[in-house]
Amino acid sequence: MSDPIKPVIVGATPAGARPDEDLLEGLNPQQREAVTYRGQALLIVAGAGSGKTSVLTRRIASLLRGREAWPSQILAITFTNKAAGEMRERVEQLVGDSARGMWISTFHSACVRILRREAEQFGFTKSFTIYDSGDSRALIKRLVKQHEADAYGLTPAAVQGKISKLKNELADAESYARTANLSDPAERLFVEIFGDYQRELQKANAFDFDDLIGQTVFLFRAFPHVADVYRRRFRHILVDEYQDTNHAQYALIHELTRPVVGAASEPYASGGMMIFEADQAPELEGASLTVVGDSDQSIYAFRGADIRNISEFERDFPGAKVVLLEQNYRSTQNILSAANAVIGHNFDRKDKKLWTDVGEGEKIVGFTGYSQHDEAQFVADEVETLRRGGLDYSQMAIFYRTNSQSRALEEILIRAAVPYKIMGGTKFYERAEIKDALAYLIAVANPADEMAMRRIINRPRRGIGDVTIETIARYAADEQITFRDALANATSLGVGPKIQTAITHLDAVLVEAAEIMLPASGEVAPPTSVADGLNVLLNKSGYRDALRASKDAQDEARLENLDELVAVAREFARNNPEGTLLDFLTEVSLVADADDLDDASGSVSLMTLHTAKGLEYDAVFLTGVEEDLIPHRISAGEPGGPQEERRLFYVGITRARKRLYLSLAMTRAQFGEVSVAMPSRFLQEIPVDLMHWRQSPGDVNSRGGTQSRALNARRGFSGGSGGGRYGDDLVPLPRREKPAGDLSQFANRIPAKVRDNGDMVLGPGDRIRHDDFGEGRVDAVTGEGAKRVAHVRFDSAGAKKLLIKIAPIEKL
DNA sequence: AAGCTTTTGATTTTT
DNA sequence: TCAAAAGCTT
Repeated sequence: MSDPIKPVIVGATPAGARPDEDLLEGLNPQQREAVTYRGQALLIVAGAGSGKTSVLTRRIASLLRGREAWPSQILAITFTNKAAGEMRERVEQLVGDSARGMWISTFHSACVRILRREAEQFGFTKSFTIYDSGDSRALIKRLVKQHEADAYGLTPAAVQGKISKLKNELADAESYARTANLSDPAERLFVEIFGDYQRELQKANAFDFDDLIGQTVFLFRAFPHVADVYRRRFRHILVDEYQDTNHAQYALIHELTRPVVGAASEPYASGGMMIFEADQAPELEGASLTVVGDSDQSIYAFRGADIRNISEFERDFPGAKVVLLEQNYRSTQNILSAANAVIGHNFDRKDKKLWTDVGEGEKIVGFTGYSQHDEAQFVADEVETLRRGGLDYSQMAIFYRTNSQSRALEEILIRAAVPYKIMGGTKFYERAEIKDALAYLIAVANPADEMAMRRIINRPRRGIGDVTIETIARYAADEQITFRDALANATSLGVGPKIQTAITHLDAVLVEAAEIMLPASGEVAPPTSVADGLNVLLNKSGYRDALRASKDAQDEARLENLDELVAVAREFARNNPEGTLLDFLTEVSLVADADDLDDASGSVSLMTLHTAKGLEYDAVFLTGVEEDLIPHRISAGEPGGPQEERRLFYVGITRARKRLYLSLAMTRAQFGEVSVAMPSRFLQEIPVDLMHWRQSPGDVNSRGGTQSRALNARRGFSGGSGGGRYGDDLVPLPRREKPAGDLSQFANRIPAKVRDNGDMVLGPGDRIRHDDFGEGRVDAVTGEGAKRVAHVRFDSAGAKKLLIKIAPIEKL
């Protein structure tokens, strides 16, 4: 490598000894190659569980230890903050403090860092705010209404989706207009809305998530001397989960890895654009690029990820080296064989076979329930069995395709007193009260952001409705001032005295908070200023008072959430003593839920298959393995849909280390209707001998299913002859057109409503009757208050744990 | 402007 | 089913 800035360190490693010998310890030959290869471009095709994070972190460490790069010359990009945090931690373990100077971050936060520095180059200020999808939807909704576009079938959601898609392709309103069919009035309207949306963002000094990437690319292309600054700085770029990159992200990487042309030794010298002769030799060759990915795990095409970025890497970067990691260090061979078999049904992919040397392991367990509750009961029972066998709850996970499936699982888990935690789900920062509080902060940090102002102007209720808001907006437009500044002239707005007072008061509160959080230039705000300012805003605006006065029980929780946010601000100040209000807002906008993962200790994790990517568990329950669920019904119509669903299923399977359970239900209540479900086609793609069906779809079908599982729970092993051989002959699929009369037999045995046994007293020796499990004897009672759990040995259904308060039981 | 009732319609998700 | 959004009333 002709790296001109290669540092030479006195007293470096003695000649001959490899400085990175320990970094290669325990690595297989392919992994070693991935760590040590040096060249312009390297693609690491890393199958599931093949130790890619280890390879990536060691590669970085090896670059640093070999003095091939300064920390500041390394840019490592991941998709989530969690992944970035983990990577930083692991690099730190290898190289210590020097990890600090590196940029290890997500695409989005890397772009924010760049944009904050360069925003003034193109009409934004450093204090720009970031619109999340909710913010942009609100804005688009307003624009759709303004243009009366719903008459043409342009819903806010559709417009938002289309704009996002276009931005991921680096298109803007003008370039799209050139290709669009403008004789279609809906198209014309869309182009107008797109244009307006962009103008509104600019006016609000804001970027949406897609802009963070797209505008950075724009910046680099429009101002080559700016791009050169970053090209000089980042000499080694590493991208994780490359199969999930969209076109804009791809373009960003491309821009950053371009050679630096010309003699611009003073990058900002001329300010304008510099034209160079084409034949000029590059002053500095492009940065080295390492990407890691697995096209079989690409499950985000629906949000713009372009699988071609990885499949055509070698074409995009000629001379690229490709390293294939196929040895799996996570799962048993049975699990891997199932995964290989399933993914093998996808055509148009490079063949790749995961293998392991840990042995076959347990068979994959299959189970078919009569209803989703029945299925859930199986999962809960099995979780308990594993727990009794010594497996910690935190080593088990339950996956499902759609969030709505979690409900039935939760109901049963609560009853069975199994501690669980839902990953993903509603996010803290998406709660209304948190968004309100943040809008107050934004109103202070970026007064140009009208969205934030509109959000808070009537929260708490100040009697300001649409009419008044439009009056203010019109006044601001007439006077050529911002919405925020218009508030200072409440008397000139021509609104009622009551409203005038309210507006003046809000203005005063914002001013007071600004004095706390935004000190005069030259001064530095004390670290606590954000938390203090936030408290001022929440208290003096009357926001907290309104919640306290409310009789809605949820509002108490909202107050607690606000306290939590203040605590987050304090914590932020502790970790970033120099952190400003803007830094805090950036972190909060870009960081989803900080440490969801660590909280899961001692509980079973529930999550969607998408959320499961990148995680691993000893025991995995993949539930709802039914047609129309996985593959999801809607995916059938989309190009590449079924294949992506198969990859999703593959991702789910490969999360399991030792035990994998595939379960489904014969009937599923969806949208209030009970419908018959068919086993997923993916089940048939798993070789029969890898699976052991506790209850196969055939069993359930032949029996007609009037019994709830609870009554025949001990029947268990259906093996031997007959129904248990699902897969030999093609599955006896239940017919969809089954008469509705039959369905009632499957109706949920478990009522959706939670019953309350009040303070029923139970003790060891008591006999009880359970709606589903029949009679049994209490062995012991543990826990306290509402969480008392009875350990019951049922006469026919075996041992169960029951939450006394809500279990459908009576004392005999 | 705010509170009520009716209607609608419903993957997957990180930033 | 069930929550959110739209529509309607006061």
